Amino acid sequence: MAKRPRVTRPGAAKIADVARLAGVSVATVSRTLARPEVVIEETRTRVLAAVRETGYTPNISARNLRVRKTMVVLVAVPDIANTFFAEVLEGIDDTLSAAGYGLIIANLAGSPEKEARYVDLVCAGQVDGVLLLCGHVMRSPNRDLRDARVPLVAACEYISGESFPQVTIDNIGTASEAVRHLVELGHRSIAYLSGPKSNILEQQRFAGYRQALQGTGIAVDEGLILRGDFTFRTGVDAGRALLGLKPAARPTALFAANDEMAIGLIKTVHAAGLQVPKDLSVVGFDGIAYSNYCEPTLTTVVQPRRDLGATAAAELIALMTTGRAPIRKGTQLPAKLILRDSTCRPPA
Amino acid sequence: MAKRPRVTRPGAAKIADVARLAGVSVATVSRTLARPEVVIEETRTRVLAAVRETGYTPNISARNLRVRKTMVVLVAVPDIANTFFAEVLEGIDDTLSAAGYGLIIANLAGSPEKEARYVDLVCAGQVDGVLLLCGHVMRSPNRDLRDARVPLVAACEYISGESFPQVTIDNIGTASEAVRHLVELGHRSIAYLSGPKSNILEQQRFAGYRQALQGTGIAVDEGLILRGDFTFRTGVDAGRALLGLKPAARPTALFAANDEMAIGLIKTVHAAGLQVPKDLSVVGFDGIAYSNYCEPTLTTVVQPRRDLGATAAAELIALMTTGRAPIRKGTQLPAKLILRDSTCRPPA
DNA sequence: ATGCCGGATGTAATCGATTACATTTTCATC
DNA sequence: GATGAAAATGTAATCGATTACATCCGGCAT
Repeated sequence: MAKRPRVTRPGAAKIADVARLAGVSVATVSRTLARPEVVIEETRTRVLAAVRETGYTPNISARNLRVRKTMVVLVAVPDIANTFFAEVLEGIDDTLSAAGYGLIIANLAGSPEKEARYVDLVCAGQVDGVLLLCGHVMRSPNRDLRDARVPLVAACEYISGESFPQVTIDNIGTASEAVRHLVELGHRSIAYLSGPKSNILEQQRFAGYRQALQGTGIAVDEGLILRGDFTFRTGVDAGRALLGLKPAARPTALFAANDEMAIGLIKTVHAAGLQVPKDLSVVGFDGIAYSNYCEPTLTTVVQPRRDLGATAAAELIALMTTGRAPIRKGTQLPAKLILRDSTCRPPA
Repeated sequence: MAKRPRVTRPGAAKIADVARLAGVSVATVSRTLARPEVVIEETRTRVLAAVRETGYTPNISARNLRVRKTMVVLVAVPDIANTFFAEVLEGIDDTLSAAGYGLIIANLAGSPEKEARYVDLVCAGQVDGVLLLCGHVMRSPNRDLRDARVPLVAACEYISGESFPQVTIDNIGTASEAVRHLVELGHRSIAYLSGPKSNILEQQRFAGYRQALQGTGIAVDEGLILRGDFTFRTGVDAGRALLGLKPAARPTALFAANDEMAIGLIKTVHAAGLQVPKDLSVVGFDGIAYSNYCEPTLTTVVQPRRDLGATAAAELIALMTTGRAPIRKGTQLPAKLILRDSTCRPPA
């Protein structure tokens, strides 16, 4: 059998090859690429020609090793299959990739093992910054994201007691506005469909609900508070619970802590013959794409999803490049209540 | 002003520090971590203690530079906000991150600039492999993904004429099965709502539609072919077009090339007073989560989304680790027609 | 002519790991 | 106790870029 010949790696043109071909030193090549103005015209064209001819691209690992950067940021998402986050991700991706950063998406999916793996990744210096959409500072059994001296920015889900920049919307205010809309339509009996109690968004949206009622003197009725966990399925369950109430005790309107649950609930009560909005007005929260497809289309608080992502990404870039300097600690973007077909005046 | 003291970078414990503390050479430390069995018990515990004490984690850039690997794969998605791909991504993420790979998500979003940037990234050797969900081999003005000698695997959207592994479903067969279901219910006038003509999935699903009709002697009626581009909006438009037909010419059933369009169409015809499925049976394709939430729930071909992702990821891992050896060039996963509430016998 | 200045380029150290090869240690066997 | 093979460890080259510092050179003021 013939001796296997030492394979000359084909793709690999290194800086030394370019230097040799151009008849200059490696330093000159590097400078030509990094700061063209410090090298005279003639050398520059020679070097660039050599670069083209060899098809040279710098080895990023080597560069990273030298300059202690990775040009990668990690973004932690609770669940990538959730369309809300998908659109936030688009905004993040636009901004970050335009600035030359790569994106590692950490899909937490409720798995502590995954979370720990990603924490280790960050602590190992694999990334230049982290974007947290997950409502908490990621941890592993032995350590915490803060141990990695890496810039952090949170978005969408506020993380209380932290000093890094956060980009959110005014959940309390807009939730309150949504409920006020129902009150103004004339509703006096307004149910609330909650998220998981421990979730910060749930707490804020519920606070908005209470606040709106307070202003009008309507008491918060514990019997009108339905429990869910932000998923479609619990919306369906809540719909059944609502149908179980004696007709006299039934609310004429409902505010759901997010769209998915609202849609699940509507589907259920429809199947039982109750009409939305004629018999029951429903308001959601988030403004997911589907809220505009479902039947009836959903009155909801539309979050600026792309913008939330883009703004958070911009703050992170600022942090990463200027080293320090959080621009503002808490940025709030405007969210808007959009009136669609799921709300109307209560039956007379 | 006081001279700024040379800041001793805090996080950075390097292998030499560990070696010193443990009283061994750097080689031993490296070996202890990579192949513990070649180092004797006693040294090993000493080294591990030193690792713990210093909080050492290997610098990945340095390692990558040395071993010419990055442990990162790039996955190219047409549109990350599309829930179909989001779930495929979950499967990919599960498999890849369990094997220790990081994931860079290239959200093409129809932007050639972005695509070019990612091609350059890959050509620069930034990733160990690429997963293509985008139906074509990515290009930039000057080059093509094949120029980067990097393992490729395609999934979901078949790329014809290529020799790398591909993981898809049998689009023709299942589309045909879906239409056959309508025929078996007794429909004789079955419309087709298409995707963009140039798309391979569209071509295959349309082929399935024709094939099913051929078997039964029903002719393909050009007047019953509605054009769309896979988006909800064009589904709505197609619904209007359908309503514009004279009642006598209206089909009793429709097969849509994907779920989003089917749902848009149903919404439109409902608004006009047509009942689905009583007046019109509808079958979709993909089985997105929403197909089970909408009203009526959609009879559709459910693709094994997670599994498509996981399988493609596994093939890529095989390719990356064994160097060569495509296991099988074309893997087809089973997709299933799920009967729900949007189909029934035609009106008598 | 001399010296100095500054712009262009080159030399070589450096980033932090992996690993081929060299060296030392261990230990079974004669 | 000598011998050699195998096991454990150490030494130093290497991956491919960036960049501090050194060098060279031309021009200008004295």
